[in-house]
Amino acid sequence: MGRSPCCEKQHTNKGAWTKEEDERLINYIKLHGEGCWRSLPKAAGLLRCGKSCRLRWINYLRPDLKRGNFTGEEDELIISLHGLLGNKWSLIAARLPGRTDNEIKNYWNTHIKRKLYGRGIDPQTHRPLNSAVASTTNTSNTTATTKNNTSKKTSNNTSNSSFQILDAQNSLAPFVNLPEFISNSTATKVANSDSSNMKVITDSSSAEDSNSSSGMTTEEVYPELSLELSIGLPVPDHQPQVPPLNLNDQSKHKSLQQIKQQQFLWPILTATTTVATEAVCLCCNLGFQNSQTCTCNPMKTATGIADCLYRYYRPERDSGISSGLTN
DNA sequence: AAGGTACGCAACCGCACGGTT
DNA sequence: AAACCGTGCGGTTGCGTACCT
Repeated sequence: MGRSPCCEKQHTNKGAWTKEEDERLINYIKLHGEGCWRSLPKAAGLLRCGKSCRLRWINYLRPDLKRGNFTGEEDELIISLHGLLGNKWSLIAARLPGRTDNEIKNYWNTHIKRKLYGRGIDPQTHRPLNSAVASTTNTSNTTATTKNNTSKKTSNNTSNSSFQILDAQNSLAPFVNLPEFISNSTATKVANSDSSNMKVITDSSSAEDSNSSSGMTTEEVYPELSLELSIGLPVPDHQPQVPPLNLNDQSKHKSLQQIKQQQFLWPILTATTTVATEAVCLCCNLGFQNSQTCTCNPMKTATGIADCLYRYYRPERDSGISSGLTN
């Protein structure tokens, strides 16, 4: 048995919103607040479905939205967060005040993808387009897209983008593997003892699969590897406190999974968004400082995160955590 | 000037998830 | 346990417009 439709479609308007509809929606939410989207249209006198009202409010009418072009800083932040999170637009948007997931998603598809291609970086994998590693480990997920086929009618199949350990010199991606509850697919870390040759095998075409016929697991094939999926970040004395896991805080319909994600991601996201007064290179802290992987040179880029993921922390700001993650 | 094409963005759709009945 | 509800998310589409020939 399927779900009942969210509204009676034959009685609802579709398409662009009129000024009058906008005003009705704004006035209603001003008076009654957000929520109960299903009943809102009727109560507000709108011939729209609740989802449409919610989307219009969140993406366009909300007063706290930032208008105008994305700044270069925002660009770099989006790129680095995408490297961490993949197409988790809502999580990315949570780190960019005033920006919506839809806006960021559109901006990614129309601007940043092109920008990364211009840098010779595959926007899906954050790897160099002509990377030999990419060609040997994962070609299925790398869609060579040109300006002519960037966004429209292109199924980019990115929801399964994996988190990878990459060569820091050639990538914007971080040195972390996120657990499976964040990515829909597993990222099997394949790093040998010489971290300069760190590789990662991703997706279903990974070593796990290629070895499955022989009945061997990746651990058996690469016994020297640690398959621990998460890497604990170095903890400075003034480590910002992870916002408490408040299981009662589901008033905004935040799922337990989302809260768990936020808990896990907190140090990582903090690392990518705080302005540096102190920089700790993750490579160094992970013991890679003597390898080519570590290109440690804090502040070498505008954001300090383009060449290597540094853990930036600003005590005066981060000691009293207040973030979109905690809303 | 006109027609075709590409682009950008707002909006829609289907699905997943957690909660409730 | 199953059905249903409410909401949020990511992918996709449609349309207005800028650009090109």
